[in-house]
Amino acid sequence: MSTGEDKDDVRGRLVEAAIRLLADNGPEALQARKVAAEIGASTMAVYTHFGGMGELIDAVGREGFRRLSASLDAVPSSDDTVADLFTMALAYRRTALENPHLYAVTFGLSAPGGRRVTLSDITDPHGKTGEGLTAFGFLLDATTRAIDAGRFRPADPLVAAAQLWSAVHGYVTLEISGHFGETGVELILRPLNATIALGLGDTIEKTTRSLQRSTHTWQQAGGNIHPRSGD
Amino acid sequence: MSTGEDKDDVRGRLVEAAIRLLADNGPEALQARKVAAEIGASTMAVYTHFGGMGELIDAVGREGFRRLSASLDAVPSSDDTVADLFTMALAYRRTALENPHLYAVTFGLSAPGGRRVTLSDITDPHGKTGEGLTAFGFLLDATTRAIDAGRFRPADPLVAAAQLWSAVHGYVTLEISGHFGETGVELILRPLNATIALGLGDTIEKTTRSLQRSTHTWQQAGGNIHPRSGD
DNA sequence: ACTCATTTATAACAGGGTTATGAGAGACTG
DNA sequence: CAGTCTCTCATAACCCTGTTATAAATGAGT
Repeated sequence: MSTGEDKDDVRGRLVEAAIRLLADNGPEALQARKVAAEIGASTMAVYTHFGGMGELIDAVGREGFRRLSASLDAVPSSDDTVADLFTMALAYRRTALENPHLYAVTFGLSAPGGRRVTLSDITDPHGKTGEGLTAFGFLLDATTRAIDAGRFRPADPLVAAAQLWSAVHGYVTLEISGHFGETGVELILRPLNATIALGLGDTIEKTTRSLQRSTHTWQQAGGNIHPRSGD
Repeated sequence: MSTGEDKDDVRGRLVEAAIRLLADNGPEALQARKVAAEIGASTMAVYTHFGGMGELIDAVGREGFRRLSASLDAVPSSDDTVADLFTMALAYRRTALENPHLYAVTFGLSAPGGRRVTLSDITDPHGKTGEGLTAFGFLLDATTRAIDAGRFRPADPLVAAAQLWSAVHGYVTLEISGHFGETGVELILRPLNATIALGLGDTIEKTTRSLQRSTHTWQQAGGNIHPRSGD
C-alpha cells in the first residue's frame, strides 16, 4: 500500500493509453501530447512518471513482452510436449497479431525515437532480470520436456528453443509485414512447426499426430487461449 | 542516356548518403537536413527528387533489398543444393549485419516516420514487380533444386522457401537485437539450418556433409561472398 | 536573345519532444 | 493547527525536424 504502487496509477494508465493508441492509430499515435491527452493529463505526466517518451516506450515494450509471456503461460502442459510447442506457437502468433504495432515496439524495431528494448537477458538463463526471460522460459521448459520425453534428439534445449523462437518470430514479423496473406498459419506456420519438430528428431507419425492434437486443443479453446481479451 | 537516369544523379547520391549515415549514426541520422547536407545540398533536394522523407526511405529500403538479392545471387550453385542453401543463409545474414539499421529499414520495422516498404509481391511469384522478388527468387530456385534432387521431400517449394526465409529472417532480427551474442552463427544459425534441412526431408548424413561443404565454401570465399564491399 | 521548365537556396511554417516555472495537494513537523 | 517540504501537474515556451512558399539560377529549345 505504502509503496506508491497504485495511488492514481497514472503511470499504468499512460502505458495502457499508449498501447490502445498504438493498436488503433499505429506508431505515429505514440506521441507525448496524444498519450497524455488520452488520460486527460498534460504532457508533463510523461516526464514526471517516466524520463520521457523513450522510457514510456520502453515500458510499453515490456508490457508487450508480459502479454506474450502470459500467452505462452496460458498454454497448458500436456503429455504431448510437441503438441504443446505447436500450440504455443499459435498462441504467440495470435497475441502478436492482436496488436502488431505493439509487437514491433516490443522487439524494438519500430520505436519512433529509435528506442530499443534490450532483451539480452533472454538467452542468459542465469540473469533472470526482465520479463523477457519468462516468455523464453516457457519455451525453454517445453523444449526441455520434449527432449526428456524422447521426442527430440538429446541436445542443448537452449539451442532448440532458440531455433524455435527464431522461426516463429521470423514468421510473425513477415506475416505482420503483409506476406503470407490470410492463409499464412495453415500454409506456412504449421508446416514450419512440423519441419522444426522433425528436424529436432521427432518422427513423421508423431509430429502429424501432435499437429492434429494442437489443432484440436486450439479450437477447443476457441482459438483464444491467452487470458486477457483486451476488447 | 536520355532517360534522365544519371545526370548529376542527385537522387542516387541521396540514397547512398542516407545509407552511409544509417550505418554510421543509426536511424536518427535519417533526417532531411542531415542527408541533404551530406551531399552538400539543401533540403529541397529531397523534395524535388523524392516526394519527401518517406519516399527517400522507401528507396533506401529497396536498395537494402537489392543488396540482399546481390548477396544471394553471388552464392554459386553447386551439385550440393542443400549446402548452397546453407551458404545463402550465411551470406544473407552477413549482408544484414553489415548494416543492421539498413536491414531494419528494408523490412519496414524501423523507419522513423512509420514508413514501411511493402513486400507483398515477394510471396507472389507472378507479380514480379519489385526487387523483393529477386531475393526470394534465388531462395525459391535453390529449394526447388533441393526438392528436384531428392534431398527434400516432394512439396511445394514456395512453402519450403517461406519456412527457410522465416527462420533466417527471424534469426537475423534477433541477432541484430543483441541476442545470441558473438557465437550466434555457430551456436544457433547453423543448427537452425540443419534442423530445417532435416525437417524438410534430408538425411542426417547428407545434412552433416552439406554443413561441412558450406563451411568450406564460405571460408574459401573469405567469408565474404557478396560483391560490393562498401568500406 | 527569349521563354519555359527544372532545380535549388533561403526562409518561413507546423508539429513533435522537451524544459522552465509556478500553482496545487498531501504529508510530516513544530 | 500553521508551516514547510515534496510530489505532481498545467501552462507556456524552446528547439529540432519535416514540409512548403518563394524566388533565383540554370539549361534546353526555338
